[in-house]
Amino acid sequence: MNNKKYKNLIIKTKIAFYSKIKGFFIFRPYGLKIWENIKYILNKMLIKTKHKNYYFPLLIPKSLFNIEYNNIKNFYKECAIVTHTRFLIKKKKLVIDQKSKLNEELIIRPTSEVIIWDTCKEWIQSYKDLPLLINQWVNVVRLEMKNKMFLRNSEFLWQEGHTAHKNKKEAINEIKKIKKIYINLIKKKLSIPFIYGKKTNTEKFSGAKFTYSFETLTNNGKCIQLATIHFLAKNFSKAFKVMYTNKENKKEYVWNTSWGISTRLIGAMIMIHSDNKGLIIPPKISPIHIIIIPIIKKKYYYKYIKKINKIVKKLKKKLKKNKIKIKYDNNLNITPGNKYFKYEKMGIPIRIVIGKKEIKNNFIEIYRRDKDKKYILKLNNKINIKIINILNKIQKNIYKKAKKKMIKNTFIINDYKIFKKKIINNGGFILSYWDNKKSTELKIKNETKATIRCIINKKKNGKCIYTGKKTNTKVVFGKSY
RNA sequence: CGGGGUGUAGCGUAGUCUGGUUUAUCGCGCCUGGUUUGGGACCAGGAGAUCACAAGUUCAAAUCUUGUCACUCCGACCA
Repeated sequence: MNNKKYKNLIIKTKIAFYSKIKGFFIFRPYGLKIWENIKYILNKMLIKTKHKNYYFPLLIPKSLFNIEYNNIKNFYKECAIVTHTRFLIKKKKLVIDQKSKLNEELIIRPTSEVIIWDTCKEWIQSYKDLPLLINQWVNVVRLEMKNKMFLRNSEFLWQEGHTAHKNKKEAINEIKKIKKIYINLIKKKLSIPFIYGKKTNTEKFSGAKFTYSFETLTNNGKCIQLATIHFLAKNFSKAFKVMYTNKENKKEYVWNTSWGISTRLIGAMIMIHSDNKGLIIPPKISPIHIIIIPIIKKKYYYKYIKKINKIVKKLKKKLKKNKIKIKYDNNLNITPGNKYFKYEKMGIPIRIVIGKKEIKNNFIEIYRRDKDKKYILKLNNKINIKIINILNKIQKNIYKKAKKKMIKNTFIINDYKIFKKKIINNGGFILSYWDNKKSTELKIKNETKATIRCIINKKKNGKCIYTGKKTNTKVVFGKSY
């Protein structure tokens, strides 16, 4: 899908809209509901693992960023900075009151590590206060040059988890836990296939000791980072003096992790699943699961409308228990065909059509968006089970289709000439070996624009794609979105 | 911030090169009334544009010149 198509689809299906400010977008109900569904699902999982939701302030004093240079290194070129508090009105126009200049500038959070650990150090005294499992659902601002709806917004909504642990082992366990949760969310709920691995030193979050990431591929062979998990080690606890007293009555620094997913997932979901007809939304996160469309000729209107309404009412009642959302579009001023196109574009997983034919034969016509095919279902007591089954099948099929595409665009290459050709012409994921040298990584980036998306394993031996040196580091290359 | 491109109704556009029958074209959408409804319905009527903004050239500017702004594509930055 090209950029124009992607953008048009988002605007036409009322997922989002432009705002007056470049890079800032408006979520419309349909788009926001998708985010809220993702949020609901993930939040539920995080409650089970005893993470607690917090809310830390939007504005962070500049000085806090100065404490941990490594943290701001990633963001200092893209900050929104608050410098004044007051306007004057001159000739009915607002003019900044220079007298209201703040002693210290405030930064709209690009991420919240510093304010969280600067605050939480006061809550951590004993080993009994650990682990501290913080999460927050907020917006962050990173003013970037180039924007793309959902994939690169200047303001985006996200979830940021920040945890403090007694020791390394506990922190590593936390990372494993979060990895499992993210896999569940991305694979099972969003139906997006991915590659998981460790970032190289050049690509990692600079405040972290290690960064792990989930990477996926779009139709046009470009990579999208879906989620990241950072092992911060003691970087932040040392900077902010977050310490606890252990059982032996000795002071120790805590071990930290941080991790997040953002509204970018929506962009990835759109990019990966959409087809010529429009969006395809996985049932687990779809705001509407079933759209019901009645078809009635005017002369038979009174004969059938009541029967159709009755069937709809029954279906709604039966499926309510399973949290299946049904929309009944009985606007008779719009022709059925028009509605088909509209809801197909919106990516609603199932469409049910009920008319004279269906009433007479006691069945319904059911359409699967993922397969673009119509089926007939008998109207009986088992209909709700059948529909739920179909929704589950759709969920799995969307993943299967996406995974097939990803595999088709994943190549194992050992020859740099072929590598170069492939990355420039096709893009995609390219599995190769790398000699662990920054200089090699940068040379490849300069020559092909491809970066190492992540390191996938360090077991088998091979030869570096660029230098030919022996190495055991197998990596995935790709071009970033 | 560097190099291209574009700005005409809610959206998409014609007209710009070569200034003048333009009361600014067409399609979609919107409003009113009616007829329709098994894959984007039809008929009739209607509303909606200081042609991005500003200045200049000219008898005359959507059209030419200059400036400003916005958007967009390609680079550098990036979840």
